[in-house]
Amino acid sequence: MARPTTPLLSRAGIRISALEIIDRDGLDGLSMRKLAAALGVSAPALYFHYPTKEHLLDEVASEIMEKVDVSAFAHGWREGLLAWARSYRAALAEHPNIVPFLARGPGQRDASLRRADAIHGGLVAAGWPPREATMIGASTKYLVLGAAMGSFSRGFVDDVQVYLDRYPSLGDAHRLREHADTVDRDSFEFALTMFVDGLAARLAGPATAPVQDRR
Amino acid sequence: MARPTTPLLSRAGIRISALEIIDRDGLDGLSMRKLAAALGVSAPALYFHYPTKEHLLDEVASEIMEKVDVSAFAHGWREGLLAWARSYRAALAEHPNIVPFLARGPGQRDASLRRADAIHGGLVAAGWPPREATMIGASTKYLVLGAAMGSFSRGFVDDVQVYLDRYPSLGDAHRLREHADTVDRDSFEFALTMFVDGLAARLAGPATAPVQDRR
DNA sequence: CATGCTAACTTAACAGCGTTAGGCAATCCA
DNA sequence: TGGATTGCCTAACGCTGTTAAGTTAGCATG
Repeated sequence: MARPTTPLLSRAGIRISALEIIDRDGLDGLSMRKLAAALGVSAPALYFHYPTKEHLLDEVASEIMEKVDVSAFAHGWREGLLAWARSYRAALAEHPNIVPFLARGPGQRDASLRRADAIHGGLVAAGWPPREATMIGASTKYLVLGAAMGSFSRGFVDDVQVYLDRYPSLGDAHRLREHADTVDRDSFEFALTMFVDGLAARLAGPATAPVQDRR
Repeated sequence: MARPTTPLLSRAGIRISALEIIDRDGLDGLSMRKLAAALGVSAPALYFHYPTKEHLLDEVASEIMEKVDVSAFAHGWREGLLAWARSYRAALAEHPNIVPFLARGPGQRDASLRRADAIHGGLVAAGWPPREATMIGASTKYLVLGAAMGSFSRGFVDDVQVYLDRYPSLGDAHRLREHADTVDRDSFEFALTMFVDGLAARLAGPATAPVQDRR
């Protein structure tokens, strides 16, 4: 039983199984041996299909990022930015455990660059100076990733704790996680709205107004 | 040579050495064996001073977080928020490699809670409804963490790439990292300004105006 | 139809990881 | 002075990602 009649593995199947384990057991819960076992195969067999674990995770992450929508800039920068940010966050919220990996940087350069270009182009076409378009893109990414980290993490409970301290009526301990999720989701939407409002005011005002200086 | 006349290790010394390794070799570059070697000691010796690697990292992270300034709310919510966000980001930018660990959540519950409380209290005292104060705190954290992830990561170069594509005059390849840092720093300041501007407009306007609904 | 090449798996093994067990000498306290 | 505790040591466990070497199924070519 050296080589099976029909291949036991496929790249797609490996990716699916890997993502299942990540969703269930966390990013640290994924090991090549565990993944292989889930596929009914020995660990080194995986290396025939993916050169390293990193490459595998890159492709898993890329698949998730494919759900991000950067097409709405056709209906205006505001719509485009909101749709991008929300679909981005939604994609990460579906698989929060992979966020720490995803936050390390763009996996597939091509797809990532294409998205960044669509965003940048959409903003510039709407009248934003290129330099500010870059900063808007980066800022939005910060918000999405920061919020995704929050929703994934064991932490950020401190905020919720403060919240509960001040509203003891909500203090059902067993609903703390639920409240954390709500706070996270609402806070993201709040931050996004405040940010976009600030942008709109800036675009409406004098184009020369500089961002307040640091320090 | 079983027990030394003078102790070779101290908790503070271990933390310092650990942070040096993290700064130099990254978070994954820190192993208990390497840390022990740097201290001229065998790995298990560390476990006499710290019960686990996680506990050690918690204290290292807490030390970094102590530099965060939440005192400026005495001069107004805007000043307090800006000082908090900037000192927070500065603290993380000084040790970017520890950010992925820090993003997992608050290490020392006490100090973390105290900070969260100062922020929340400062905002409420300035007239923000408690629920919005919570969201402002969370939002700001998202921005800081997102920006810190960017400055730490190998990635986010996609944005810079787009930037460079549109400004070929800046295309000195060897200065790409430098530009990434600049974009990161400027984008953070930009996002913070836009966010605070949006907040100011909201506080000035009708207090009942809801955040635009999701979807 | 036989021969050889490549594909797709196997088991065994390596170096490194966090951590635990057990041993031993120096110091502290009764 | 004697026993407990402290602070180190070496050895080892089970885990990790990955490589090496062996085995056989399928395919392409003479």
